[in-house]
Amino acid sequence: MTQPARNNWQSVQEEVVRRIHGKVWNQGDLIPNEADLAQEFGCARATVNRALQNLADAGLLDRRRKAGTRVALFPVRKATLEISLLRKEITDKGHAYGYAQVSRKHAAPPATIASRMGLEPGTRILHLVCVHTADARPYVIEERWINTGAVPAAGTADFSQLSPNEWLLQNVPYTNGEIAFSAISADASVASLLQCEAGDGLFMIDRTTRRGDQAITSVRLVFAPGYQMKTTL
Amino acid sequence: MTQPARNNWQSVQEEVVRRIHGKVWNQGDLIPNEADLAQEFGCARATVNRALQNLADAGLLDRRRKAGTRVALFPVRKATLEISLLRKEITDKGHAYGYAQVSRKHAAPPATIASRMGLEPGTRILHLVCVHTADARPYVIEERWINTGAVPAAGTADFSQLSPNEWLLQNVPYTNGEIAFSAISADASVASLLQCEAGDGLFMIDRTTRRGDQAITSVRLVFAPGYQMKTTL
DNA sequence: ATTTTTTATATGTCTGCACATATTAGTGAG
DNA sequence: CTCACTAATATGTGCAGACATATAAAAAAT
Repeated sequence: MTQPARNNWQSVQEEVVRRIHGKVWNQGDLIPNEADLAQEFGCARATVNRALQNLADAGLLDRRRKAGTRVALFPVRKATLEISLLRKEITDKGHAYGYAQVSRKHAAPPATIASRMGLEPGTRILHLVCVHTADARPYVIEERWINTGAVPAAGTADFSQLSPNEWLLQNVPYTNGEIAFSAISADASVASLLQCEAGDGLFMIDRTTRRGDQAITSVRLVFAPGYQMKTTL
Repeated sequence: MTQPARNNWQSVQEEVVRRIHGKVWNQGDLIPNEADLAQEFGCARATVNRALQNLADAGLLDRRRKAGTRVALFPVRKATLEISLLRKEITDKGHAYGYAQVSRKHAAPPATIASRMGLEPGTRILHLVCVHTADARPYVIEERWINTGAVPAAGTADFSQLSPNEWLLQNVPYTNGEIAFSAISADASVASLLQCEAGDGLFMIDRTTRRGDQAITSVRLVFAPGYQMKTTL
């Protein structure tokens, strides 16, 4: 049986996946090295490298220099979520976007937030609460702390028209951060802002962004009931 | 001013990011083509290509053949979540893993699930409810429908010891699917299984997986209160 | 003026080669 | 036997060149 030439990285990848699914290579098994596979498939080693690297990224393979490539013991799948501008997310869904600032003050954040942002306890920074609406219905509450030590301009910026979400993206690009997804039960104040019932289960995102090791902002987004964040696998 | 040589793709990427953040190239701007950048940076075009492709993947650039590369209008950040085996997730956190099957029957799924799985209305398939525990405390409820038309072996498999989550991963690799994250309020039956209060806000994952265009399974995971799914940006 | 065809161009990717680098396995000194 | 050093090896990545492919823009045909 002669192999059809697999001379592009996608077909190499397909064949490798086929062999893993077909248990030709079992989980934990060492697979042939790049040079051998390249010869078998009739392509350059770089092509095999790209295919295998892609599969390692996807979590199906584990690779280590000198040790070789093996089929992952736990095939971890990765879902990528797009974190976009709220305005864009709402208009992309075909709804009319609206925005309102609820409160703005300078205050010391709670200890958990202060430590997450690497601030001295008691440091007073900017605190904002706003609501984004879709077709005039509340869509999400944005509760945000901005490190005015790192971003002095935010202290004087006007967030009554432009959301801090958008202002920060335009003015203070971040380099890294953390994000956490969870759920809470609506309390009275949240319920009144989102026009829902107290006790409703709400989807929530906590996000802290940094520029290097300096925290820029920490935000909690609490979404209206029924909100779903979807993606493909 | 002579440029230091940027002869690897990471440093090319860094420089490009620096120029975007520094507004040397503004959002929506067309940036120089790969050949020109390669000459400027003193490296091969393939190196620039890899850097730019990586940034396009990350959502910072938009690239189109012939049209060229431009700075994305909305710099969409992407968070990647690792979807791992529940057992692994729990033991990795240092807890003792436990598993119990709550119910098992054949039934016709609700219309939303049936259509999501592409089943004829009224088709009876396998339905399972199980609980995964961490240190003997309920961690998550797994409510699963398995398409026994596509996976006959599941109809006779024993899920009293091995969770369907794990059985499927070992026996029926999937190729694609959808996943949705949301929140619900605990009702009485969920509260009793998770040993929490009715009305608690709970984090929830709905996932449907396929092999080609044939649905294999659809699962709803309802997590105990306080559960967070974290990742970096 | 509108549609179709052609052409030019930027990205996409393959090849063959080279060298870098991490890491394992073997070697040898103590 | 143990530990430090060395060599071997698989992956990681760079380069120059070539061709493939999508598509925007220009040219030609209607």
